[in-house]
Amino acid sequence: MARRQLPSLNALRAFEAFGRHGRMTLAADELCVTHGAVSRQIRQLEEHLGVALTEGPRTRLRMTQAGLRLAQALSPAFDQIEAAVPRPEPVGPQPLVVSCLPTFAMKWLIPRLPGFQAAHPDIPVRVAESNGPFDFKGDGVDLAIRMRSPDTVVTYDAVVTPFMEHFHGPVMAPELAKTPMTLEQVCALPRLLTRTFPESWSDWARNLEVADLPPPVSEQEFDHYFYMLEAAAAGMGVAIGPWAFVQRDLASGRLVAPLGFTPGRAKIVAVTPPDGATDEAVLFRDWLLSEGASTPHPPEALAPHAPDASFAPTTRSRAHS
Amino acid sequence: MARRQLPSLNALRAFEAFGRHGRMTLAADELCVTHGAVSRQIRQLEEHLGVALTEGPRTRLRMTQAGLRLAQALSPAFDQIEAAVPRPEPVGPQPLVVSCLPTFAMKWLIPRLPGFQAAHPDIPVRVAESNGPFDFKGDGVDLAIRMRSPDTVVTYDAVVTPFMEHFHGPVMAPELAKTPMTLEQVCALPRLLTRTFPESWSDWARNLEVADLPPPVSEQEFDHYFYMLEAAAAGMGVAIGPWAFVQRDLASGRLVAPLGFTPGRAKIVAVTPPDGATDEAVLFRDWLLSEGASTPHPPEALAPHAPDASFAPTTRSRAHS
DNA sequence: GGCCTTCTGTGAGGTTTAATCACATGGCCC
DNA sequence: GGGCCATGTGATTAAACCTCACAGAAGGCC
Repeated sequence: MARRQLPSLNALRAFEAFGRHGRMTLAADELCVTHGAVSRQIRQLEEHLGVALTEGPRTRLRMTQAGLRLAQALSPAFDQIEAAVPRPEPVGPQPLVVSCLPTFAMKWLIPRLPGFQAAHPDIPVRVAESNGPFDFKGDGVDLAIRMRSPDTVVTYDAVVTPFMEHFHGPVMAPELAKTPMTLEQVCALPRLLTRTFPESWSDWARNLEVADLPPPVSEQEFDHYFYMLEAAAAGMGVAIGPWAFVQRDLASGRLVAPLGFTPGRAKIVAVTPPDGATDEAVLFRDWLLSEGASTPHPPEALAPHAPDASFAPTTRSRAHS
Repeated sequence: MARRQLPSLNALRAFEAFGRHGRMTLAADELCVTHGAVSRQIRQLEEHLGVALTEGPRTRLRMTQAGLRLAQALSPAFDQIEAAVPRPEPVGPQPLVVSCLPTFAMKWLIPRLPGFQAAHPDIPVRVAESNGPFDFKGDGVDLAIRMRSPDTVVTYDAVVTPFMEHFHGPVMAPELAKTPMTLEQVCALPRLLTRTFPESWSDWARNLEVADLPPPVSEQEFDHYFYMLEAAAAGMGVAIGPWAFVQRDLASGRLVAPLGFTPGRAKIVAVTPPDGATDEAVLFRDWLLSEGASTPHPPEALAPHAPDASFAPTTRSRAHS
């Protein structure tokens, strides 16, 4: 009597990685296999289920709605498995633990990490992906990277160091866009949100001349930035995409940004413990500052809008407890 | 850059099945493979992790604490995956959907299901395992099986049909038991609970002469009956085990019940919608009633309650060891 | 004690599954 | 239209996995 009748778990894992990355090549990279292997796995999975999970031309593949739904459900399940597996005690120096938003890790941090490791080969780094709160002591986090808008209510005591501005703007599938496109036309489309940063639309609207955005025709919320962006690529609506996250999709044409990008009021910040960071964490924070400064800006952002940017180095924020 | 570095997912699945069943043979059965395959997978997993997941002689294998922790974390993850996978539209008659506690399904319902299907070959049955609330309309549940104690507060409108008494009593690993064993000695051991039926201890105590149990030295709560029972088998404490669930473990000697079993105040009930059950659900309920009536009772329960009677797998207990 | 039952461990061998490599295909962009 | 980029695919190779059959170990039974 078979209680569980599941498709190949490896195929599901391959599809989940594809879902996060949006491209088979990147998923293959993550899984340390060739793109062909991922292609076969996903194909086999679709056949097994009898459901199309991907669609579109193969140079610009997108997930179907069924695929997006599946991938979104698989991600936390695999996260849970990963967290459950006991890891062998690490030998050698204790790694520097950096807590980070999953999408920021995938699209910004991990690609740059080799640079840090080249500069500091003696400091191993472990990236712990997490959306939620972190605990310096309990989880052993040495430094956390988060988005923080100026009006975020601070509920913890910590040293907060903004290290990068971010630029964001409405992004969507090319099919939905017009050229040129007005603000009204953008607002007439369904809006996509992330649970981790739901204020993105209002944050973005603050930089516009208009006072308030019209209410959206519809809204859909996602657990992760990357799934929101995949939904946008699939033509499900418009998302406010941080430029750093969508840069590659813009270059390849999977997404377009007809209104360009403006500086977000939120900053990307490094958070270290109130009672002093470790030496390694300080080095890492310094590296983040220099990487943040050298991350290129989107072309549009250089032009008209003048940010009232107060880009202070390090401020100390305290809170009543 | 490998983001996820996991052991073989198939090995994890095999171990999870072993965790639920407590025996490799049964896990192999569920996975439709031979016991040798499961044995290899688990061995390979232990080697990969460098952690012992099982211990004890091979005729009486138990999980280690690390194994129990892992299995408990894996089960919901695989449940989530299973729920996420889109199932092909069933062709033919719509199956009768029976919502059921996972352990009850594993240990009682599924082994008897072939009997129902032999009697009604035209009624396909799908068992949906769930601890929580169910929704006749939303989840398409036709009939639910639950435990219900007389003082359960009824928060829904439904037809409730008790179809089986249950007998329960403290069970533990043979190493913890004494022969004979007093109530005091049992109460001096750590107590194990299930989240789904935390009142089991007080429910059981109601049948005793004594008014109240002494407070436990320690308590540990589990999400599922089967993990609680595995913890009991591993010697972690004493659980109140429904006789139907532990029958096989008693026979094989993995567990012993030194105080025997008494009728539980809670009954096992079938729940059908308030506005009339389907014909198939009525047939199924009738079948449950007859199966419930013919399910044998534990030997001691037939006799007038004798609290210091000892129940061992066979008539004799271990006199000399 | 000696026999029997039950369950897991394992060697050898076969089958299925999945990966690689190299190349084909099809959009898109300039 | 040619170059570029990502995916699809055929053939081959490699690995993973399963089965079968038997061995070993523990405990019950008489």
